[in-house]
Amino acid sequence: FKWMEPKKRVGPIWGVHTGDKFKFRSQLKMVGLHCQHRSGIDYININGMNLAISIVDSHCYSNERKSSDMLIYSGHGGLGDSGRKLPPKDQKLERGNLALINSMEEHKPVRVIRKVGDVFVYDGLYAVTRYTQKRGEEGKIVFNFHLKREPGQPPLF
Amino acid sequence: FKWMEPKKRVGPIWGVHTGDKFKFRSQLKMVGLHCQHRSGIDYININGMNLAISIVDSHCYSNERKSSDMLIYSGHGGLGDSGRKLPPKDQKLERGNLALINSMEEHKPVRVIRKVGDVFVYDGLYAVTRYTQKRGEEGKIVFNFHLKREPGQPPLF
DNA sequence: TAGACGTAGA
DNA sequence: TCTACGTCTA
Repeated sequence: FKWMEPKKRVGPIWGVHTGDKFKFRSQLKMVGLHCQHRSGIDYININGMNLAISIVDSHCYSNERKSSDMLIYSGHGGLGDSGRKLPPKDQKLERGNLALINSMEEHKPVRVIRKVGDVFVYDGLYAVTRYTQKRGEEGKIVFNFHLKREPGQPPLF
Repeated sequence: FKWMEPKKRVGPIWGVHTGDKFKFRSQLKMVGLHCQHRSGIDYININGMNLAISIVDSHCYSNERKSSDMLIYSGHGGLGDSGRKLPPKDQKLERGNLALINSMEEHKPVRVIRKVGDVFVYDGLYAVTRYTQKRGEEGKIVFNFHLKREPGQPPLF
């Protein structure tokens, strides 16, 4: 009951194409698209620096879809678990949030998986262009990462 | 990615023996031992009455092990989720708790799975002999179900 | 829609 | 140990 773990890597995954659909997060991990069991931001450590490699957009935070190739993704932290019944907290510049900033500064692509209905769809490679910090509805700090879909990939719509 | 669902049933499961070990809750479901993803009490509806069919004892509540064939199992409810950070509440006589009482009154056996270390061990069939209601450490109502292992089953120790 | 004795990674 | 954009059943 233990399979070969795919090696985490930056960029495209061999054999996975934009538009490919997955029913469970565990399948994303199996093929190496996104190796976090529940967390929305996956990253690897390269030479002591954490680089984001993939994000899952399940619309659990208040992410916005500006246009077909722009995505605003909220950082993690601050929600609590399982239906956000815990008091909200400030998000912090740590772990996945920090890794996304590093990916931006190093100009490294991030794989994007979006939850559409009840399936996860691979949306291709994006670049983190900038991030903003503001206060959410409850007055807590929320980071918004702006991602732009890299050109030359098959459109999803 | 969808397998044949085993039919829920009362009593022993064909091919599963006391002492059989399982690593994940999902495996308990696959073989039909315990079909709840996370909940500790599984039950079926027979003629409008819910009957408990299996419990998983993960020692997350304060269950006591009186002797090798006696088990005290706390009812469900009242803890909150994921590390009990929510305020405790009274347990209620509903769902699984009610089903355990019905199993007692109908003299139906309940399968017991215990978490030992990091594996789940099938412990065999038990009878619910009685239940008590008291107030736990936080002053909230907790049900304790007393279960007695049915004789004639291979000892685990 | 909410509850539930889970899981794996950091 | 704690977190975490899950997943299932009722």
